[in-house]
Parts: sequence; C-alpha cells; structure tokens
Amino acid sequence: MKDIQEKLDRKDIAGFQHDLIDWYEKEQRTLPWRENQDPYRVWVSEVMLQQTRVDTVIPYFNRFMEQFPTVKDLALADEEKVMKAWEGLGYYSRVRNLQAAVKEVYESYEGVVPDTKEQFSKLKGVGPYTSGAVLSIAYNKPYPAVDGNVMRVISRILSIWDDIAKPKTRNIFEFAVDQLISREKPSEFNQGLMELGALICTPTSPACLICPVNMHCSALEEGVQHELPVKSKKKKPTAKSMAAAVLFDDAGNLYIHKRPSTGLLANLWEFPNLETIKGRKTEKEQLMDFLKEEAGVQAELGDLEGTIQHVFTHLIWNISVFFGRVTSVSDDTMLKKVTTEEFEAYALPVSHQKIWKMALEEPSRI
DNA sequence: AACCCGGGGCC
DNA sequence: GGCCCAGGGTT
Repeated sequence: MKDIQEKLDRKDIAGFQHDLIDWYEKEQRTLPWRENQDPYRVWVSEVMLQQTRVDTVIPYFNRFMEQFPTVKDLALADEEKVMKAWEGLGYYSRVRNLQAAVKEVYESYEGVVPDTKEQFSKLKGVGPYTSGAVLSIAYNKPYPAVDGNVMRVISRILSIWDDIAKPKTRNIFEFAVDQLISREKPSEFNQGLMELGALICTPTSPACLICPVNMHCSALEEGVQHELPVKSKKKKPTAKSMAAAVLFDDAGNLYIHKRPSTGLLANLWEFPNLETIKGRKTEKEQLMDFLKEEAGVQAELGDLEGTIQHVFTHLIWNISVFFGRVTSVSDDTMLKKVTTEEFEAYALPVSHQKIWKMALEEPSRI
C-alpha cells in the first residue's frame, strides 16, 4: 500500500476531483434512477446493475418501480410476482436477497433505508460496493464504491498493475478511492468515476483524447492505457447434455417444475428435464424413464423437436426438446399442472423461455 | 482464495 | 468465440 500512497502523494487530488465532477455534472446521462435521491430507488438500481449493463437494466427498473414503488410495496409483495419482475435479468439470488433485505428495513427500520455503513452493510445482498454506492449517492456519504468500472479507471489514473481478478486487489482500490474521493460531493465523484468508465475510459479503446481527466492520468502519460487493467483469465465453461419435455394433457394443461431454492436458477420454473448420458438408452428413453420414475407422470413422447443451446458463465446447456401428451399423473408428482394462461405468471429462465418459444412455433404438435 | 451464480452485447 | 459488465454469497 506504500507505493500507492506515494503515487497519491504526487497527484493533484483537488484538480482531479474538480475536473471529474465538473465533467460529470455536465455530461451525465439521464437515467431513471437519477430522477431523485430516493435511497430505495438507488438501492434497487445498484442491485440490478450488478454485472448487468445500463441499457439492459432500464426497462426492468421502470417496470419494477411501477410494481413495487416503495420499501413497503416490495416488502409485502408476493414472491412469485417479484421473481417474475426479475425474469431474464439473471443472477436471481440478487432479487431474493433484495426482498429479504427490504423486509428487514420495513420491519426493523420503519421502512427507512439505514444511512450508516454499519447498519446498511448487514443487509442481505449488500456488499462493499453496494453499501458504498447507495450511501454516497443517496445520502452523500464519502465512502468508496469500487466496481469493475472504477478499478479500470483508477488502475489507469494511478498506473496500478495488480490483477483486478484477485479479490484482495479491491482493497488497494478502496484505499486509493478513499483518499481521492471528494468530501463535498462524494455522490458526484463516485458516479463520475463510473460514468467515466462507461463512456470514456472503456475497456479496449479508451477515448483519452477527450477524457476530462487525461492530464491526471499516469497510464496515458506512460503510454500504457491499453495494457491496463491487468486481469487474469477465467476458465472456459463446460458443456452438459440435457433433455426436456413440454407436456400437455388432453384438457390443455401444462406440467412444469419448480427448481430448488438453492443453486443454479434457484426458485425458477422449468419444463421437466434431466441431464442425459451417452450410452445404450436414447435421450427419449432416458427422458421417458425420468418422467415416470422421478417426475411422477406417464407420457407419450413425440420425436425430437429440436435443440436449444444456452450459454452460462461457467456452463453450457445443450437441450434436446420433446413434446408429449400426459396420460396419467401419480399423487406424488413433482410437477405442477397449470393452464396456459396461468403459465404466463411463472418466472422461467431464458433457456426454458426458448423451449416455450419452440412450442409456440409448432402449435400443431402439441 | 476459489468457486458459484445469468444473460446480453460488443469486438 | 472471448470478454465485459454499477458484485455478493458460500465453502
């Protein structure tokens, strides 16, 4: 940390703050969560923005705020409705934790989002970034909010060569931002850093020529802006073969399954499916056995309708899709029978939305 | 410290 | 196809 301190000692911190904040106040984008400083709105936006781009978040944020405009609304909302509002955003534990935390605020803080680091950081799903971001933006408290954007910007400003993929590296950047941050306008400072990372100091082609803080940038001075930040590579995803069944009965009902409350895609709904293995049995036979022995339904399956590929960060699903007609259901089935109308209210992962889209394109088959 | 947890858009 | 994104929780 000593070398970082020496770099900071050589910086014109007041000038950097001024140039950054001045630029941010002029050039900031109009975004729905910037309409006011309502801590609940800021909080929801920060959770949605975790690992998710601004353009993706905007429509979700607007719909979410229409449905759950206050802490009380979200605290008392039906969990399935909340999941449905998050459908397609990914990282679904974010919204499960958010609702749990908002319930805590409703019950223990009279619905007022706490304004101290100690209290706010204890809430579910609130880590060092989110607590710093919400407390600075909504309550104007001078805490660092170090995300990927900020690590990229600061690694260039100070010419820091530590691997930002390593967890402990974030401490170096929190130390640096803690010394750089404006005590007068911490909200504008933090948002300015992130805005700069999004608009100017981008990963592969930083626009240094028009950067408002280019005269403060060590990487530019050294000509190494394209080499920073240093980030080690992640391993490639592994592939899994799956088979899934879109099942109807003669009354037109669908049969769906709720995923477990932990792990991948927790609490979301899906068409019954299993991981298939190469061997003597065909995929269709494995799926038939699974439906009968595990899922608790007997069904006649058609031929392979098609395949879906879905890529996660660490995983690839190759799903063979079959359509089928349910002939009998056991009492202890793990499937839920729903009408096609009711089906619309259940939150499905995108992979299974793709399967449903296949079914809608072949209505004669089902 | 390493791994898990989604999805989309850009190059 | 690889990389990145306004990260946090679990082990």
